[in-house]
Amino acid sequence: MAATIRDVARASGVHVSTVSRTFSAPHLVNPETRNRVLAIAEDLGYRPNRAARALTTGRTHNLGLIVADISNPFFPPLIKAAQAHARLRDYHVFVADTDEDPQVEEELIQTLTKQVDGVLLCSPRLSNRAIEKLGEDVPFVVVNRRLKGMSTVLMDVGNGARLAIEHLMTLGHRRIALLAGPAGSWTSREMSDAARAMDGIELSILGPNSPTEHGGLAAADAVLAADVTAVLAYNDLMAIGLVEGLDERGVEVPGRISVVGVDDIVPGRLTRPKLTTVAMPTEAAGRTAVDLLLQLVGAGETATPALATLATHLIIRDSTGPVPP
Amino acid sequence: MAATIRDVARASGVHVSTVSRTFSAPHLVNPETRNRVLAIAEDLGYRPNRAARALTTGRTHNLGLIVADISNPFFPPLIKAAQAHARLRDYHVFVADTDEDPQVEEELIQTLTKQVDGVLLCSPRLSNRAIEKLGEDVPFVVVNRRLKGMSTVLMDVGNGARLAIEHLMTLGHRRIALLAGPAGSWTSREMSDAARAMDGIELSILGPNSPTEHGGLAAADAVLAADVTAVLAYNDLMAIGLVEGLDERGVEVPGRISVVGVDDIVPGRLTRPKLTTVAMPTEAAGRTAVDLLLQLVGAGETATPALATLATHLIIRDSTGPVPP
DNA sequence: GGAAGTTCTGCAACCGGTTGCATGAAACAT
DNA sequence: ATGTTTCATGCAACCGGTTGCAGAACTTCC
Repeated sequence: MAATIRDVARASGVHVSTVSRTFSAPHLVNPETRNRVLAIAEDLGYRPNRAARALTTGRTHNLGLIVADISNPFFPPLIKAAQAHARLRDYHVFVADTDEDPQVEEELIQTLTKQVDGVLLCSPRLSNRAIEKLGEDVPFVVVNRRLKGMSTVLMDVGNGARLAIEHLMTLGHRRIALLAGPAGSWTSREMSDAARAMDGIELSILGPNSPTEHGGLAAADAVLAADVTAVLAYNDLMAIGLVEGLDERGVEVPGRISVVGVDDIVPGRLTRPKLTTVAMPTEAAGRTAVDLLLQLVGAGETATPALATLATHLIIRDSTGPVPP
Repeated sequence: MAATIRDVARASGVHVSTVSRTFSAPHLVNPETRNRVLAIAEDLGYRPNRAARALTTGRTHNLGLIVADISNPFFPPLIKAAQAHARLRDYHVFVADTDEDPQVEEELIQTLTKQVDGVLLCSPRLSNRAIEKLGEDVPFVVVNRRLKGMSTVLMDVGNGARLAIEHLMTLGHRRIALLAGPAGSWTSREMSDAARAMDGIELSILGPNSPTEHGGLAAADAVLAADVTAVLAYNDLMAIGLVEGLDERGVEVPGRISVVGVDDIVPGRLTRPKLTTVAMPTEAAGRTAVDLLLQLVGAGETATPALATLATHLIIRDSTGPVPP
């Protein structure tokens, strides 16, 4: 069995409270005693039990990270960054996948609540009301969704869409389609709002569509029917699917139609043509979310929700080119 | 503040122990009392505190999952499956990324130990000795590494390599290259052992190589110099890189050279040509690992390590074709 | 009608820490 | 020499549960 604080106390002839303080408030104990205790603790392989500590302090030093789908290539970099960032601050993180199911999401949050100091919700599927309700029990930071009264991390896809369209305009494109995402998506709405606000282009909005490779593939005919020279897709998976669909129909990318995606997921760098895309700051989002969350945790009841908007940028690769003559 | 067991006890006029039993040993309490307690608990929004429970029972109902790199596309499906499987058994899982650093790995295991009932180590970078040492403190299951005396989940890449080569032979290929992975890799060794044991082919082993897209790209010249008609790569990333490198040199895949990868990661399904590959049962590995781990946890000290070997299979797509005339 | 079981509930100690308060000793001020 | 601080440590209650033991109430059996 692992050594406990009492084993250390016995072995070093001091009271358990002294051992406790040696670890959690070292300045309160005589350097001499402290060193002796530390030496013996080291010797016994003692490590404080975080769960036990949490019981009295109310701080578990754990975070929860809830995502809709771990294997969606968009999330792993975020998870990785969040986890690494948390570790530097001496926090461990529970990662849970809801499988896009709001019910699972809710249950997960509820069972996790007691074990964590805060929860990171990425692209939640739960209703606003449900989230607000759950937010009473545990601090939240929401990523990729606007929620009043909650700390939020957003990625500026509106500006990303603008950058993409400007890039297309520079290449001479004027008739541009926006391949929209799922109906309720905040991201999708941001993109179309931004696109609609741009002057000098003729915009067709196609969709809603399923945000998958298949969704893009299925939209190929609609794109052709729209008679455009360039397409901005809701995400890279759709863009990849679209390129594939166009290819099947003998339409060259970017020869006849230019395609821009959003996300900058790994596969986009590996397909041919390599995808021009709006890069989402996923790592930064993970780190920022952890920062906001710990800030919230530290502030206790007095916490004020913060909003972080992170910049996106355009990565120009090979799926965009000059408008054909 | 969230309701505790004492709040429920007070509100329902019974002793805390009765409330406790209502949740952890329902058959010991009178159905009438039980229902009353349950109703009041529900009313108060009471949920047992797992950390507190762990203190007395010694079971945290948490698992640790340690991987070298979350954003390596190979891992997310495994993480997802493991997490989902664990959830069904009422376990939460800490996910930690070591960034390929053995030191971080060790530290992570040590700090996690007290908070989990067991740890899943995926493709560990730690020395065998270190792992065995740490294994004294907490049950382990190791994925993708052979370790005596420890529960292990392996994927049968040897047979995968055989299947791939047989497929190539059916297509008429005889001069085949194996693009090896990193020097110390168990997987790489399994593959080359299997390939060497096959009759009727002329095998060139090229490498070791970095197991990345870049590693594959950089190997293009070596492949051409080897004068082969087909290549089996250590993993999909390398295969994709190789296809790219060959393309740059005007060599058609599969027209002049066929390429087979290993892993079946998402990008391989999206590149063109779509990659023929040996699918690794990553989801099954995640589930199996959790099963073995919980088995170990349940057995306590008397646990006997188990070894699971999972079958791989070949997925034929577009990067392999008949040997050119 | 009393002994022997059952079934249910309460009591209290315990898990591994933390922390407010009390105490004793040493250091300083007067 | 005395009073006042400061410093280091011990004491004991507490965090939110679990569990062995004991006893009360109720059955069952002879």
